[in-house]
Amino acid sequence: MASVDNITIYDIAHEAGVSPATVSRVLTKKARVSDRKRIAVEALIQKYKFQPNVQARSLSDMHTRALGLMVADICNPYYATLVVECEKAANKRGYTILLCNILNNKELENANLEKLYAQRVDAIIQMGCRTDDLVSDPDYVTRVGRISQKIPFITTGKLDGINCYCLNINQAEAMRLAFEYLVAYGHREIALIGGEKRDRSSYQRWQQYLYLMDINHLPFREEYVQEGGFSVDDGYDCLQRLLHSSRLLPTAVIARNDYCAVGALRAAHEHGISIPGDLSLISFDNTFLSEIVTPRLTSIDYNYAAFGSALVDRAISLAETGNAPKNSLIPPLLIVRDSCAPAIRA
Amino acid sequence: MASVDNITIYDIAHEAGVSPATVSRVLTKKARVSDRKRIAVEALIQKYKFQPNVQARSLSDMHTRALGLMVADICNPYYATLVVECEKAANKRGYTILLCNILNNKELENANLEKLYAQRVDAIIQMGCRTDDLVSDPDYVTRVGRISQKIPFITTGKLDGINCYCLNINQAEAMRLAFEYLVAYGHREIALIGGEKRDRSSYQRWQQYLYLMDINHLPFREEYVQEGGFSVDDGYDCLQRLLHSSRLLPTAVIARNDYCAVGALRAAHEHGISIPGDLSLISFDNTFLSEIVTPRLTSIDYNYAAFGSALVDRAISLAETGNAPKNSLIPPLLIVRDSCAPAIRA
DNA sequence: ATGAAAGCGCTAACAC
DNA sequence: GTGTTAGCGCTTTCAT
Repeated sequence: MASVDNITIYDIAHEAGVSPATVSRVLTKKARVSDRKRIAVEALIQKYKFQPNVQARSLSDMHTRALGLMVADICNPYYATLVVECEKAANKRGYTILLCNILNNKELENANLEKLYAQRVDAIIQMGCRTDDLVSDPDYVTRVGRISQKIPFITTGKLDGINCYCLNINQAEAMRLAFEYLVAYGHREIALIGGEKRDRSSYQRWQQYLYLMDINHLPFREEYVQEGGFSVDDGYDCLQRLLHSSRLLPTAVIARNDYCAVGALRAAHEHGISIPGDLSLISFDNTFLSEIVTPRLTSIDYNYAAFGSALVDRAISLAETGNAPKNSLIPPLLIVRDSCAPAIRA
Repeated sequence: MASVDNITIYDIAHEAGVSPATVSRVLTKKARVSDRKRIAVEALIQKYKFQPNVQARSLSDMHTRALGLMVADICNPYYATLVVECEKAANKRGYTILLCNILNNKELENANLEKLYAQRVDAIIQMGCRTDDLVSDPDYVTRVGRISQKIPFITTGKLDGINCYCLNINQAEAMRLAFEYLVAYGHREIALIGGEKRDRSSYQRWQQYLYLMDINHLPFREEYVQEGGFSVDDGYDCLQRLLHSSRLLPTAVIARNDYCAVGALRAAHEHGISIPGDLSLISFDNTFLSEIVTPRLTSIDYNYAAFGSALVDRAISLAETGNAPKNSLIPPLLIVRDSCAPAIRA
């Protein structure tokens, strides 16, 4: 019952009447062992609930079976959800997660990178911060470049000119889903709020927005694009500016993320604008926020479980076999709730 | 510039003309080394940006400088905030965090416990799940009991009858802050929604609620206490039941947490009840949710930074020196926002 | 103060 | 198939 500790493969080997190497072989399953010995050893492993010392194993075979996760901020439900899915996927394959929050601090980002490297993780996965930049910070590229020669580096963003693996959300498709949904509802005055063009995904969505406006023959209006960050307050400010700056109000708004949408909700509320009655609102990320506000938000989802396990699977197969597809795209998904309605034609 | 890898203390020792033991001594600072040699070694460490192999070090000195964090669900902002603070505190002391989500799954909870033990973390900190039970699950007590004989176990809850360290929020004081704030506003009909009595902190708050009702000479009404979980939907359901079951509506509601309060907000909205105009609402945890809903929620905060670093400091001093205070209480704090108003006396 | 040497517990050649 | 042995890179007695 009580797992005796400080037991080693030598103890097991001794009691089973075999050599330590044989015990190691049944542990790693990397070589064939006769049934008789294997069964004897397995029985003792059971009996003592023996768990091989991971540090010793790592020291010997140069693999830690640990994955470093660098994440912008786990307090953001988007990252939290993704991290949980990564953890599940890693568990399933016997890997451990080392979590580091970057907290929007470049010093910390550098330090975390070095730390994970010093911990000899088998691969590093980064989501957010400097991997989200439209044009990569050369200093960070250098740092990651050096490390990625030693261990695989996977990101949900990208880093120009180095050997890293990118698993991106298909932002153009995400925007298309949102946009066409609104168009199908008859909207023609469609605004875009939040985000920054120096952020790659914001930029890509903005490009796609321009393109879609164009092919749908909708008139582009400068003031319909309100840049401004990623927070609730940013969303609020953006909608405020939009409402004050335009004579022809939009009938629909595409928010950068659920945070921004929540801020927009508040601004609309203060202006006595009903959503979706007077204004349709759609957002990205489909975090739990979109479920809990009133009205519930129609939002773009990414299938977090598939996203997380794709990241981890890639990291692990890179660590173990050295190859994996260099880049690929996660397909987004439209989740319809209550924040959009048909446009009211004047 | 480029950190050469696979460099060991032997390389440093060789180049510095000293023995590996001396290099180890300057690394650990656990023994005196002559200034001359120390400086020479430090220079080489700088030069090569040498980082000692953590696995080798752990194997040798039996310390991993890693802390295992078991958390109910990182997607919950309460836990996310706490985890980030733990991480900061751990970083500051050179420790690494191994994160495990329990996800309300006893199998997973058991597995995570074993996993962290197998990883030889120097201490385990658990927040949530079975450490939150009013009466501890004997099976889990046994499991943790076995492990806590080997490594320190710290929790934000408790576990009956075993050698573990508890750092709890002062729930009675938290409830008192909320309650007296409402009383000072003239409220006499005060309801309590969400939570479950099998949850220890819910139970403690409920006890305190009864006590405070009593000493304030407020009449207790059965239907003013609506138990019902911890989610947004639970909060919604609780307020619904309350509104339907009582002829004399309360003028104030104390919600189990921000989630429940958000649900209550929705229920109130649907009933055309204005908050705080018709009904005051106060909640616990002071997560970012209380900032982003309308109206902003008055909520009880716990000083997460102090909470997180207290947990980690305790874990580390337990791991390093073997002693720390067995139990202590985190003082709560009232954060006033817009969801409460003076009672309207009929 | 410092060096030599013996582990820490495992894996991976290498022989047989 | 299986055992022997040499590391993996560090810390820590134990001498000196």
